[in-house]
Amino acid sequence: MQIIDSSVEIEHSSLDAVIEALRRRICGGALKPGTRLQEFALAEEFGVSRVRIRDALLALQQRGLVDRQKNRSAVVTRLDLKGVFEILELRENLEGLCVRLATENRPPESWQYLVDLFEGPMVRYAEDGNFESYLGEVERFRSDCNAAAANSILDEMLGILRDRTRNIVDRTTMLPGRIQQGVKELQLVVAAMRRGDGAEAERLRRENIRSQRAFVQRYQHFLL
Amino acid sequence: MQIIDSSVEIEHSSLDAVIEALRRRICGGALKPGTRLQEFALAEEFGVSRVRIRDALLALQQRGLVDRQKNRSAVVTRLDLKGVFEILELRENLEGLCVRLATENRPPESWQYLVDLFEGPMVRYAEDGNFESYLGEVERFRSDCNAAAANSILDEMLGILRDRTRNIVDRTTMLPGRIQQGVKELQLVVAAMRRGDGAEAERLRRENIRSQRAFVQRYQHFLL
DNA sequence: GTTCGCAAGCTTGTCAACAATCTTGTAAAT
DNA sequence: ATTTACAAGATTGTTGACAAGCTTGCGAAC
Repeated sequence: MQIIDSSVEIEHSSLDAVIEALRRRICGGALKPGTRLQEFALAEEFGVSRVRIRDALLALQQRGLVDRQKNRSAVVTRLDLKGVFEILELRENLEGLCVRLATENRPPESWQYLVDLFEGPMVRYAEDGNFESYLGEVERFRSDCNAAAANSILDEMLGILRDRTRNIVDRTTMLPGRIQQGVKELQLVVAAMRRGDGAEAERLRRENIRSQRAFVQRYQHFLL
Repeated sequence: MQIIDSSVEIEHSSLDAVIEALRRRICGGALKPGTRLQEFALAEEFGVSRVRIRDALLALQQRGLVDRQKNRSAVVTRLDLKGVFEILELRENLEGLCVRLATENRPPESWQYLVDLFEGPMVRYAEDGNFESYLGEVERFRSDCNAAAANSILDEMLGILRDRTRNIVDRTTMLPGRIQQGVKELQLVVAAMRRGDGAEAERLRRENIRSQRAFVQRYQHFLL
């Protein structure tokens, strides 16, 4: 499945555009872990010089999305279970922090739309198995929380962490029972936000991530 | 003050070495915020080609240590108070997580050396105003905790966060009363670790970071 | 005295060719 | 049949030169 729109790939300021295009392909699953990324081929495809591709690969390496060794093609990073768990352990903390800050920074009424979303449309998405819409709305929820939390470094860090595990974590949605449980857990989170109870929202969001981790552990052979 | 040893700067595998050398200069305070980093000058100084320097600057940009704009020299990132607070907010969470994981992963007896360190030598360093030794030992404390926590991503993230504020945070040590209070707070943290009480160690470590933040706020005009 | 415009020089951005290294395929030896 | 050695091809690493874009300083106009 491809959550991220990859129709528009290249624009004007080319380095950032190349980085973004490759990032989307990797996170969206179009490029699977272990895939070799050859500079010349990518340069031709994107219509840019090899230097751009090299710079982009260096940037992606810094973000942990590709591995590079001297004189060898860059490859899409392959995560093992321990790596995924390490990242989820951090995400548990930081996503929790994020919803708490968001709750504290905005009046409770401003979260009503999330309550409506998770009580109405999201339930239907879960019933119908409409994974794409579900994931899209979850993404909006996260993005709105990040904005409300008003901590740009936190935003950046969460972005890096989610990118690294996007492949795997998005696919947990399709596991039996996961989407229903996810909706239920997030309903509790947004309810706490709507009450203005930041501490409780944090606790519930952390529980939500732990629940995700349990699914990853249980279905690791399918996911990795 | 220069905490980090910068005597050995360049070795064989040059890109990483250049990145590391520049990182040390920036974090150690040798290059102050706002300083222009000109590619050709750095290339000559390090005896490498300009491409290396460009790659290194790109990597440092990804880590948030330098800002770059098209056709303009890279400059060492200048942090404002809000930026420092955002980073300290994350560090509060992650350093707390780090000591909790460390405590949970090792038998309590293994932390005895830290109790001894903070009850003995560190008290003397505080009394004598021996900032370098104090900061060096704190660094060892953090490094040992990271190793015991056994989460490489956490280690990496904390590294990035600390790098960005190293200049400023290290200098808080010299503020009146800060070093004594720091020793006192960390004594409580390591005592909790020695008791095997991870949750309490986490709480105390977070309190320690919050205390640091209070000093930054109070002396912001001196520090920024 | 101040401001604006212009030109020279400096700095970064880009490219193409070449060198160093790895990979793959073939063939010979065991 | 398997393994090893070697050569040809493919891929990444490096360099130097050139183009594009800022910066600075000078001088003229007001």
